[in-house]
Amino acid sequence: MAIETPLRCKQCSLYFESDNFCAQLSPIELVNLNRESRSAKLKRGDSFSDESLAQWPVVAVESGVLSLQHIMQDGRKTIAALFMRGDIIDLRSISDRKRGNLIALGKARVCRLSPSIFEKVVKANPDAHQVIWDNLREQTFRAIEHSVDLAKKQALEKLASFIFECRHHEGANDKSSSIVSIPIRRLDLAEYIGMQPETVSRCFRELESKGIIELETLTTIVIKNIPALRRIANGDRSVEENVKLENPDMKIISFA
Amino acid sequence: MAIETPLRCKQCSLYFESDNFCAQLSPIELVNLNRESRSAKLKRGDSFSDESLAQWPVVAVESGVLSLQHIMQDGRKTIAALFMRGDIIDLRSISDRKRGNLIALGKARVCRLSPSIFEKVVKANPDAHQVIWDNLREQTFRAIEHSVDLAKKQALEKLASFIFECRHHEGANDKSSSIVSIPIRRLDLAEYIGMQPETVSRCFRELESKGIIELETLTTIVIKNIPALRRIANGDRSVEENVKLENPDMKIISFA
DNA sequence: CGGCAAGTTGAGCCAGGTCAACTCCGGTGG
DNA sequence: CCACCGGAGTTGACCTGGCTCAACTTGCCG
Repeated sequence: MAIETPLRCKQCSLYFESDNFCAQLSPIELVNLNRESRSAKLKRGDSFSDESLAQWPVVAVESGVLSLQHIMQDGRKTIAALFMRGDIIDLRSISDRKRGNLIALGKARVCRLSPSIFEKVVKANPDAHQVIWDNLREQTFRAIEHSVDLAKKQALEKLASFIFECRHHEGANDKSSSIVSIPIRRLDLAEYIGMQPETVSRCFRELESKGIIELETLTTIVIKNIPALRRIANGDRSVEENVKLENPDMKIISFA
Repeated sequence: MAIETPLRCKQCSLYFESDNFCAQLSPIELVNLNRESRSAKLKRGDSFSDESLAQWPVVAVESGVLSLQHIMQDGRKTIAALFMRGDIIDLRSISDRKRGNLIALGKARVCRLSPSIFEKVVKANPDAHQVIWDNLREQTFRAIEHSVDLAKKQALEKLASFIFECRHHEGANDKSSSIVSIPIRRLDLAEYIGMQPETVSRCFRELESKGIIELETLTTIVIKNIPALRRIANGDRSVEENVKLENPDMKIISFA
């Protein structure tokens, strides 16, 4: 009798989307990996205990958003990284101090993988190897890209950058879509891009008042002027001046 | 006749330090990898052309400091990441926009590896695989850690953090050493931690005036009070208040 | 030993943080 | 179904840390 793909995997989106890790695996590999793994449903605020991470330091994100949070002595909190569907979070041999806390920012589904079986599968299966290798490099450059945003950009630019980050994540397939959903709360967003929630709110308003975006709901925005938003995100300060120059048309007329 | 390790590799520190990639390889693997690779000496400001990176997207750092720089439309420059001895920079399949420019911050030696041979060796040699996997994860978490510094810390805290980052890099062996050398210019340091060079200078002075560090030369500092510096780096604001409380001793006596 | 880039110092200003008051929304129980 | 409640988000007023600009000093390299 042929070996059957485990039911749990058959229902998991990581198995269906061909560019994800589990989709590369054979039924026998899935059975082995599945036997030693634990999937879990998380709700907002759920975090992984140190013991859990010691035993299952490899976490595959099936849906939802996870975050890596650092808390400073005086209570300032930072969201250092976001993880979404398809990310494989490998926390092996990362010292506790550097690691931070892995916390769900909303309802999420994850699969905690046994490191030894995971390792075995990766070594044996070149396609799977390729996928997680690409994913890890993607995570690295996402973090580096994020550092760029944080280092020198100002508030409006950071927010614009973040909107594109969201857009890239969800609608990688539909490049022309101008509807973007923000998958996290304002509070978390602020902590991720290193600003105050008040400032985030003000910046959304400013983009809206300039006619560049429209706030459909708290979690859904429509980009009305993609190139302008792109220029802001890239730190082209002339955008803001252009708007200033375009608006006073009436005044110029009044001089005539 | 036994296969000889290539002379170039015999002279390379990556081959001698047992925790580095090349040290895991057999002579035959080294010969193969070496044949298709190009080593290079760099001086400050040297950068890799896009064509060079297309052909050799994998760069091993033998000595010196490389940086990944992003330049915004209006000229603001950010150093998004630093790479030092032992780092393997893998830029394969990273889009140009995200990648930034790879630029040396001082004299440096690198080895540009053929991606195909590199891939082959990695797949065949589990020890080598382990080393570069660990290195890539290390890079990821270094970038995440750096994001934490940039997001919410203030100037003094970022500088303190950076000093520990330097200390960690060089003297990983000697934990009690209080002498730290800063391997990059003030200007580059400022761009890395997202501040102005003027502010960097002022923060160095402030740490010095508090007796926490001493500036030996521009590139060498001595930490006089490691715990205090650590607390500042971790964002414990009570440190600064403590100093304020300790200093006015004389005033208290004058009240007696 | 001159020339230039890097680093430092000072003065003034502004983007964004802080604090407080308010509104909005989703969940809960009567 | 509605009243209530608490947390999230928003708005306004104020304030300050760090950016900016300019002048100066230092250190490096020919």
